[in-house]
Order: sequence, then C-alpha cells, then structure tokens
Amino acid sequence: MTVTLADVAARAQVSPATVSRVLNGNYPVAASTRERVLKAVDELDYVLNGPASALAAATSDLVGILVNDIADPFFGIMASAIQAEIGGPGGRAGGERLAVVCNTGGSPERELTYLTLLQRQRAAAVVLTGGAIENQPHAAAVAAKLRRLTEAGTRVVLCGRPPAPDTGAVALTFDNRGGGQRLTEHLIGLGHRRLGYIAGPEERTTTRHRLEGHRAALATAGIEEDPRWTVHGRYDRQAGYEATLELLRRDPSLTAVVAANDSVALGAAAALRESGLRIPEDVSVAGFDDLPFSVDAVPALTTVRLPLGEAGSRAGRIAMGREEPPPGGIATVGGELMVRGSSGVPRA
Amino acid sequence: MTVTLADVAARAQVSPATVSRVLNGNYPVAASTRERVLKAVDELDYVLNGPASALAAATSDLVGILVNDIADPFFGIMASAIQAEIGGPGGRAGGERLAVVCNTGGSPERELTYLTLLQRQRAAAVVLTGGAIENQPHAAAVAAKLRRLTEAGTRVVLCGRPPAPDTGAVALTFDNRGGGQRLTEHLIGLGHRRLGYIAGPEERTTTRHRLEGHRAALATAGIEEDPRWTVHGRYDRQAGYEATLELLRRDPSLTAVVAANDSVALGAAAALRESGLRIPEDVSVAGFDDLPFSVDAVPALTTVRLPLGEAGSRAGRIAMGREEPPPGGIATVGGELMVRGSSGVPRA
DNA sequence: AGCGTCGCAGCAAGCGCTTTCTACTAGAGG
DNA sequence: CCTCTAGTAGAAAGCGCTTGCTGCGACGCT
Repeated sequence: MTVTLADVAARAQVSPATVSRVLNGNYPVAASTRERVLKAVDELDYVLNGPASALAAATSDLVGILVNDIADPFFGIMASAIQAEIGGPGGRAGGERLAVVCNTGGSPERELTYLTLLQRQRAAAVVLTGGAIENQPHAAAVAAKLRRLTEAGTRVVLCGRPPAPDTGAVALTFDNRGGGQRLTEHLIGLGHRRLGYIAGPEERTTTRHRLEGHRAALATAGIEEDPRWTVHGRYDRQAGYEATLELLRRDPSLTAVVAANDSVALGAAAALRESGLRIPEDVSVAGFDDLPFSVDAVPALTTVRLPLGEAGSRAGRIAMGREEPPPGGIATVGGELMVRGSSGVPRA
Repeated sequence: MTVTLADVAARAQVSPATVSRVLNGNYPVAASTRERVLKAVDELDYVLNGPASALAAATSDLVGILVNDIADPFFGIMASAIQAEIGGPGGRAGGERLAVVCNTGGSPERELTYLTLLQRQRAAAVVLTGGAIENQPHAAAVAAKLRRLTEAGTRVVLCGRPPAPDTGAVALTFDNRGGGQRLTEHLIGLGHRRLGYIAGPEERTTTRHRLEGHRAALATAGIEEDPRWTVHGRYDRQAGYEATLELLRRDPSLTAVVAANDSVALGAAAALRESGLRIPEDVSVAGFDDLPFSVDAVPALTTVRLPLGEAGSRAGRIAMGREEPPPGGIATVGGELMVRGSSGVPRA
C-alpha cells in the first residue's frame, strides 16, 4: 500500500541501509549511489515514516511550544519568534524540526497533559511561555514533569516565565515587577495619587509580579493604597471594561487606571470613554506589553514594552542548542517604559 | 534506562499485551488485572512511547493546524477554536490528540514542508486556515499533497480557504467576495464616490476575492474605478499606514479608504489622523474580519464580521469526524456587515 | 457427565526504520 | 606481489508497541 524504505531500496538496487543513510546524510555514500536513491525516492513519492524513524533512532524532531492563549498576540508574537528559530521548515537547512504550538488555554490540567503528550512523543525540546500558575500541587507536578523531561534529554526553556529551580530548565524571565514599578512611578511623577489597578487572574505569577511592582512604587512614594483600588479579572478586553466600571463605582475620584496588560487597558479606555471621561485629561490609562495595536489606540497607550520577539528568538535558539544558556540557567529580560498620550497630568 | 511496557508488565505480573490493552482500553481486561497494571504504571512513572505505538498501530494522534501568521489574531482565534474541538487535552474524554499549530509565515515552501512533515508523522487530520496562494505550480503541489494525505486516510479540512477540487479535502470557505461587496455598497450608499482600496498581497485568494467584491459594488453603482485608488501591501498595520499615505498622495480627494483587513484599517486610520484628516468627517475607513480590538478603535471600525470562532469549531469537529462534512464537501460561511463610527456621510 | 461458549490472558509476528558490525573492492605502500 | 587501509555497501538485530490468533479455565446447557 504505502511506499516504504524497502521499496525505494529495491528500485534503486541497493539495501535499505543505504537508502536510510542517503536520507539522513550522516554516513558516506558514493555520489552515484546517492543519485540513484534520490531518483527512486522521487519516482515513488516516498515519504519517510516519522514514527518508525523516531522509534529506531530514539529521537524525534518535535519541538513543543506551550502557550496560554493562542488567540492573544502576546503569545502569538513569542510563538512566532520561537518557531522561526526552531527552523521548522524554512529555518536553516538540515535538521528539519516540527515546531508545534500547544494551546493550554490557561488550564493547569491541559498544561500537564500537553507536557505528557510531548514527553510521550519524545520531543527534542519544549518551550513554555507566559506566566506560571501559583498553585502548589500543580506547580510541583509541573516541576516534576520538567525534571523528568530534562533528564530524558529534552531541552526545556521557560520564556517569560519564572525559573523552575532544580528542574534543569533554562529560564528567560520578564522583569514584570520592575516594569510595573517604573510604570506606576511615571504616573506618580505626573502627580497621580489615586490609582486604580486592574490585575490579571490571581493565581498567575505575571499578575502577582506586576501588581507587586505597582505597590512598590506606591509605597516608595508614600501613598497608602486603598483596597478598593484593585480589581482582578482575566487578561482580556472585556475584563478591563467591566473592571473599570467597577473601579469607577467604588471610587469615582480615581485619576489613573493601570491595567494588567494592553488588551485590558483597551477595555478600560472604552469604559472610561463611555462613562464620559476623557483620557488623559480626566483619567490616565496605562497598559503593559506594548502589543502592536497599542500605538493605534486613541490616545496612544502608555505602556511597558516587553521584547517579546527577541526573548522568543533567544528561547528558540537555546532550545535548539544553538546558543549558550545564560549563566546559572536564568536570565532576566527587562521592559521599557513607553510614555504616550494616554497618560498625563491629573486634573487639579 | 527508560521504562518500557515490558517493565510494567513484569511488575504487574502480566504480559505486555495485557498492559497495552489496559492502556488502550479497547479490549476486555478483568478489573483486578487492570488495577494491578495501573498501579505498576503509576509506580514506575511509565509514559507510553508515542513513536512506537504510532508505528505499531499505524496511526497517530497528531492533528496539524496550518496558519499563515500565528501572531495575527485572525489566525489565533481560528486556531484556538479548532484546537478546542480537536480535544487536545481537556477536550472530551478518550482520544487524546495532540493538536499542533504550524506557522507557515505565508511562505509556500514552508506550507509544503509542514504538510510533508505532517504526512511523515502520519497525522490523523490536517486543517489549513486562511487564504491560499495563487501560484500555479505551488497550488498544484499543495493539491497533490492534500490528495496524497486524504488517500492515506488523513482527514483534511480547509477553513477560511477556497475549495481544493479533487483532493478529498472538505472546505469551509469565507464569503470574502460577498462581504467585500456589501461593505463597499454601504459606503456608496452613504454617498462616497471616490474610494481608495488597500489590498493585501497580490497572490492570495483572500486578497483577490475581497477586491473583487469591492469592484463589483463599484461597477453596480456605475462608478468607474481609478487605477490609482488601489494599493497592495501586507496584511498588517504598517502596510496600512504606508499605503494610506500613498493613496493620499495619489488622490487627496478620496473620501473613503477600504482596507483589506482590520489591522490594515488601523494603520490607515493612524495615517489619516496624522495627516490631519478626521474620521469619518473627512474620510471614512472600513476594515474586514472584525477582530476584537476593532470595536475599540476610535471611532469604532466599520467592518465585516467573519465568524472565525464558529468556523474553526466546525472545522475542528469535521476534522475529528464528529460532524458530517457539508454536502459536496463545500460550505460557504458568510460575513456580517458591522456599521460603526468610522464610516459616515462624505463631506459635501 | 459431556460439550459448546464465553471471558480473559499470552504468544509471537510484525510495524518501518536506524545502526553496528562485517564484507568486499580498490588503491597505496612495502 | 602481498598486505594494509580507506571507502562503501549489506546483513541483521533490534527500537517499543499493537493485535490476530491461540489457549485455557469456568460456566451453562442438554
């Protein structure tokens, strides 16, 4: 039915071993023989059986990329950069690897299951992107899995995620805390004293770190935070919209709203606008990440730019063993404050 | 070194065959035996060897999703919906499939290579999203690949892509032509007579169909199109920005700019704004797709909503064999005109 | 009591490929 | 002229799993 190596061998009048060697190109084969084999491959439309070769060679060319939400450009941009480095097709010649992105949807179980699936496929490398979940049993389970993976020779890289000690995983962590702090400092510098904060889901490290940065800035400035000023929600536009209405209800005197990320900020801006408030004259708005659309918001969004693409590329290279991991296996990637039109001096 | 089925069998005092059957659950095994096996699996931390079982069973649980640009929410939303249906982990119980998304970056070669890679992995199904490339040799090569895949039992679904006749692939096609036509009809209805059009890359079917719809509307209204009114570019914000400046240079009297998609429209809006033109008082702007951020543009974007999520879900179900393919293997999915603030009556 | 059945477990034959080891052919060197 | 050594090709042993078929008690039926 399907064409196998043996068929090609028969047609080229060589042994299966030789065909395999021509295809893998890691053993000397006379040029004339090679030609003959390649011709047969072509004529028969032969396609290597992946599982079979993975089994025999005890390695596979799969590289997994885990993302929390594939519909969110934050992850899309990183995944794109990672994949570009992995090669996949189109990367550098030779080792054609199948870079696949797996969407966990933010669910701990799916994250774990995907890791098992990748382990099952004997993936060559795995890159986990985005914040981790701070749930003790789950975190431990993930750590155990990662350890098992690295022990089995799978390279594991965390991109934009906190380090996982003793797992052998390399971490490229975003400085969410520092970025959050600088952002709020900027707002405080403009004169704001009553700042609402729309945080992400409680259990994510990203949420916590950004919020900690925000609070550190408040503390440094001697501003006492009102618990009513913080609302948690998902990392999307809708959540930002609702949270902002809630903040306004709780304290209409707020002069600034800091959002967990740009999508949330967009929702916040919409809510403010509909409430008849001008940005930034009445209320300043700030986001985080600096996604491509943020500069197109009106007014353009003040935010913290995270080098998503660069971090992804680096993570990809490390996963492929083409770049040395940072010393200690941990590197922190900083964010850059982007001051734009959505933040201004508060009304007197 | 690594734990194998045989190790588990030894520990559970049964034959490897029995372990396999417990794990696959498709053959009667006495409850007590099953328990014993499961216990052994757990104690040894056994993980099935994917390649080996794929080889032996001659099937795999991989499902490939091809996208043009993973960083673009247009594809992210579809991929997310598809993946949710595929199951992957977290889907309905049972057949845990590894849904993987492959980013072609719009490159024909990568598209082909990914298809080969998936073929090599003996993927259970493949879903191709987004417009196809209208390049004769390439299109033929893709068609041949698809035919080969369907013949090998891989289910192939095209989502938001034109049908591929005689390949056995099921197609869920977006009505780009009709949507484009209704959109332009709307603008003409408002009184516009000089409309700029920012098209996508020339060689994509999506580009051509949307443009055809636009032209059909013009023709119906008896408006003769000026060749200067059309500019081609990529499907991103930057392209929209640049194309708009070019359009303005060519004909400053345009009263509307129709963009190939929402991202392009955002760039267009930015360019208009920077050129001192008000939207929609001076120039109306329209997009296509209705991505989540479009409603947050200021003014909100008039566009054509494509049911990305619904189409993706359906494609996913068909790929999994959980829904009947449409009669003839072809279905057209319509778009809905969303009239919002960015389009208005032209200045007198 | 004898026989057909049924339920469950094991045997063993691969699945299609990689890779070690062996074999052979030429030149090169002595 | 013979031995050595490159350089190439082949034979064959698996890689770890699935599955058709066989085997064997236990049960129910006549």
